[in-house]
Amino acid sequence: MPTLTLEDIARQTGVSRSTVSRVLNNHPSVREEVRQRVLAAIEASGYQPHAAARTLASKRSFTIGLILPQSVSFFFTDPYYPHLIKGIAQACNQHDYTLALFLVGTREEEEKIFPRISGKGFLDGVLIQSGHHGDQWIIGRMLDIKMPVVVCGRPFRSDNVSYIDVDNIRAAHQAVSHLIRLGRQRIATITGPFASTVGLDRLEGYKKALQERGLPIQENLIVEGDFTEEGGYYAMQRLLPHQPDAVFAASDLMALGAIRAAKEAGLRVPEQIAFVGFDDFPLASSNEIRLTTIRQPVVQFGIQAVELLIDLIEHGHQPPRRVILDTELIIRDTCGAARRQ
Amino acid sequence: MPTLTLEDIARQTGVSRSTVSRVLNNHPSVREEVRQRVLAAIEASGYQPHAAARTLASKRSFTIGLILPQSVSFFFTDPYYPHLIKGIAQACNQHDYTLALFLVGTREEEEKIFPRISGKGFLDGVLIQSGHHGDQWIIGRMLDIKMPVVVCGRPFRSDNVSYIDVDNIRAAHQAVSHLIRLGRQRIATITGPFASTVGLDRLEGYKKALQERGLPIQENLIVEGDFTEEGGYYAMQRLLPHQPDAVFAASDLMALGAIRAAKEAGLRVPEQIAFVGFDDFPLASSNEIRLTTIRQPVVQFGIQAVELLIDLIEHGHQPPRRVILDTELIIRDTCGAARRQ
DNA sequence: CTGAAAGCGCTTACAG
DNA sequence: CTGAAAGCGCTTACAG
Repeated sequence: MPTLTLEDIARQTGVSRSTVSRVLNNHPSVREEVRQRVLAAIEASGYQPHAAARTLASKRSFTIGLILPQSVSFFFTDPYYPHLIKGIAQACNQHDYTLALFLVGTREEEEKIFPRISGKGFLDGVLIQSGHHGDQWIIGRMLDIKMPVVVCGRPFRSDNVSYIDVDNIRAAHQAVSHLIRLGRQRIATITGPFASTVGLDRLEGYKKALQERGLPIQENLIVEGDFTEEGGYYAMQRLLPHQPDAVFAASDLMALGAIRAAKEAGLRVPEQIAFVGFDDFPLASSNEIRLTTIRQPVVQFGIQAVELLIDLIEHGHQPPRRVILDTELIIRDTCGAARRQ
Repeated sequence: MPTLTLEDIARQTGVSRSTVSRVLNNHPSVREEVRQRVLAAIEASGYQPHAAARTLASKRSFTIGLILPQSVSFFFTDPYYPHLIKGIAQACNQHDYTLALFLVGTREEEEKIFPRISGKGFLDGVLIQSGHHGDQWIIGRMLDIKMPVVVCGRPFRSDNVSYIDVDNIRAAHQAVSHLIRLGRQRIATITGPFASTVGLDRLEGYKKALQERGLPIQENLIVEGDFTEEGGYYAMQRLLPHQPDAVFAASDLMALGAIRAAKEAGLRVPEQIAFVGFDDFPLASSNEIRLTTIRQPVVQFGIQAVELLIDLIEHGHQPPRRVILDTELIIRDTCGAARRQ
């Protein structure tokens, strides 16, 4: 098949290139009969417009970038990422955008690929998975060059940038309130990294719930985790000496690790110690452990991130916008029933 | 910053556009002094060439696609994917290619995005994760349009297409031989899906090892799995009545699920039943269970897939090429020591 | 509703 | 080693 161009279709159909271009772009002002004729010729010939030529002429590539920055070492273990990517990919397919993926391991890599990301004629906009301190550089650069950007997860400096997030403070508050309501007194938390906004926000919700009910905030019941199963395990080992009767873990994976440590130490779940996780990925319920947890709509999160970005691309990205999604407490077996005080 | 073009740099430097283009593309025939001058101007101005214009003129986009077809439902649970993507992304960064990701959930989606994938002026080549029956359509189409393609995992119809794979037959053979050597007699296997070449190949290696040592192949010791933890768990439950004393699982995740089922049934690992997994992802060793397994070099797999593809793009993709990577048996704690016969 | 023409920002023979 | 020119395949005012 000799590579066809618009020109060929025009000639075949006896119209101008302009007209073919118009039907290609669904421009309304084309006589129906002509449109059909052109469409038929396109169909018959299998003609496909040249993407780069289109981009060059129209200044739109219909591709968006997803940047997963250096901080994303848990890319490998955290089910968050596949789900996020699923949502993003799905929305891209749906809206006829293409997704370019940038996985950046190191700062050097970040700087190396920056030209490709920021260069003209490639991306219409970018999604940046963030919430980590280290990601400010790339966010700042994107803003500098006025590329439409949506950050997934509240960034540290959030003024002037559009982002989407779940209401982490409220969600954590809800989880911990649940534990309090069940009569737990020494509620510990295994947090996300303090260098991330998720980590900080969920901790804040935890503190807020305790304070509201007049419970003390004890530093030795707060241990920083890293969103991995292993991290949860070790964090729990550090908590055990302080005898918590409940743990709010900032991710399901950490909750599972923590439960493993608790069981190893001979504790019965939920009788002696209760657990609430965060995420509600399948692993929370498919295991022998049926985890009480906070359900995050991660796929939906990805979808809405894309839709927000497309909106910014098509209708201007100033002023910055925010989308906050809700979460839901899913009660299963790791908290037990209410205790008497 | 007013959007700069090649023209601007040329004018600033007092040379022609051709020359600027040449230094941009590292063309050798430019006087060193001129090259430096142009480079300096580019640097100073922050000029970046327009990607689409480049592609249009040169017929090279320096972007490759990664297609994860419909069959990839375990995208969410199997650590294989993040590792693969990591390798691919790393190699792309290294070789200055961009990665476009196509996650296709359904056949309709597949057909919907096909034009974007196959369209001119977008991708230089394509990686297809495969090994599943359902993926033949997309592979066939890519071949039809003469797009350079590398399939990750041997496809069902492998004539005429380049692919990269690990030596699954040999690896499985090695795993099972190890079990035989330790004196196990009733060795079962939890396979991958029979609709996938990985599933079939690992099963073949299993059978081959048994035959070689004169052990019978018993259909009730062969259960089809689906590469998930849950799948391994249920497969094991089906195996238990037939009293295997060892299980070769076609993935670590399935091995873990199978071990869970065995323990629930009161069996001691490895005393009463031994397990070998496949993959050697961190979960194989970071758990309380230290799994004996086959190490697959998945990141390396991704890297080499990209490098093979780039080679095909730059030096022609006929005749088809093959890359087969080796695996390694990693002995940990789930097989125990040799038994006396 | 339609066409002629200019233009998007590069690369690449060709000639010198 | 360098430049003038053609061309890559579209889109988009502009004019009618």
